[in-house]
Amino acid sequence: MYALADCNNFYASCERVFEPKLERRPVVVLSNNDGCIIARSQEAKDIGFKMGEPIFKCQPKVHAHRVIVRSSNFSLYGDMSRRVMQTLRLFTPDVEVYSIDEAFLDLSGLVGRCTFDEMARMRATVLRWTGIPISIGIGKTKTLAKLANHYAKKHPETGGVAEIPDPPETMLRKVDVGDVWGVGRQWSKKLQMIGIQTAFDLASADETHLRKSFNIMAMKTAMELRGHRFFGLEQTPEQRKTLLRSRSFGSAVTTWKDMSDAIASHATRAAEKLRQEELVAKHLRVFMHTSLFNQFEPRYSASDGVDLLPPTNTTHRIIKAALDIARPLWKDGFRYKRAGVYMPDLGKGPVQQCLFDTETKIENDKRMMRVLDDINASMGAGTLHFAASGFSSKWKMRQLNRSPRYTTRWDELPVVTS
DNA sequence: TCTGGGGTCCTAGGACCC
DNA sequence: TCTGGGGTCCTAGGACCC
Repeated sequence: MYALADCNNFYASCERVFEPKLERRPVVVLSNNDGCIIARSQEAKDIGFKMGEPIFKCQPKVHAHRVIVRSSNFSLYGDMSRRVMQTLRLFTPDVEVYSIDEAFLDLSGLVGRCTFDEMARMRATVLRWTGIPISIGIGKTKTLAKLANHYAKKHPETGGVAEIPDPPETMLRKVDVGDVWGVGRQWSKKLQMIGIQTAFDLASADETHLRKSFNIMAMKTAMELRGHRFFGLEQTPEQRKTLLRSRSFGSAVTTWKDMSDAIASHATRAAEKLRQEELVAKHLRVFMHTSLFNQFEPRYSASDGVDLLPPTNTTHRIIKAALDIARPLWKDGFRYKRAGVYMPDLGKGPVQQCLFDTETKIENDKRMMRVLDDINASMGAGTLHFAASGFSSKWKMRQLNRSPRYTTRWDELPVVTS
């Protein structure tokens, strides 16, 4: 059996742990730049706030219901996630961390014990130790565990833990096909047109037809609903294949200086990530564009790329390549809203060297990056940085309502007053 | 005034090989 | 009149996930 443990309204729950007065109040958490709603407490969902809704469009609702609005605080959420995952691992070592707020568990190690009771105990432990409420779904396949989890969330009478019954028909009939893991908006529409409304319908559908009309994934999803296992537990993360670093600007960028600062910063962060994962980039793309939404301003979007020869993770090489790409893309007179760097082709291990790079030069680069990373690790990110990324924060994120980073900064620890 | 930031996989079509 | 039968690799676009 598999279990899926999923934190309820995770970001909103994290905010509540350290600010109990938010209990029973509607809470929404915003995306970077305080743009869209990316998490909602149950109360906020009940009022009708939608996932992904731009906050400026629902200000009246915010005021009317005295909604608590928070900027995102990923330092806090990341650390709380680590604590939840650690707690799960006490119950079985076979844990796949699937996202910041979800984990799959392989329960085959629990032989002899009642899986349902054990999962109920796990849920209570996570709540007591971290303050985060979770829901747990149990099923023979990952897709079924996901479905049971969805059911547990929708039906409070389950107490937050649900298991696929045997036979599964009753539960599968109660779940819309669009709520099945792997079925998104487009497929959901298409499936309903051919009469497939519920998870049960999908499980009963003809697999060769699904294969033909959709693709192999749709077929596997249907088979998983029937109890055929296609997706296993993946505990060692696969080597990443692409890397993207980008941000919308806090306020529109109108000068090349601000743009080049931003692109150099993204290049720096991408290079750091590469070194962390011992990867090198073979190709680098840079893009920039104006607002996708504003109808009344001139629009512009541009991108270009180069092969990196030799493939590299050295910050100054990547900054230089990125700025060389970006300079010809830049056009005066636009209000830029976003820029970033993209590395679509990553590699590991020995790389083809360039004929004209000497061994010493490469060794020197490596040593320099090691010193840079060591200093930034011990004294704080960004302590040492390249001048190309500048000193202004004009283009940086807007975050007006971020809570303290309670668990990761000595100077932001929670304070208890009587 | 104001709309996030990442990832994965699959398929079709074109370019190329013999 | 009339033009084979295999392959591979790459890319773009579209679906999906959080």
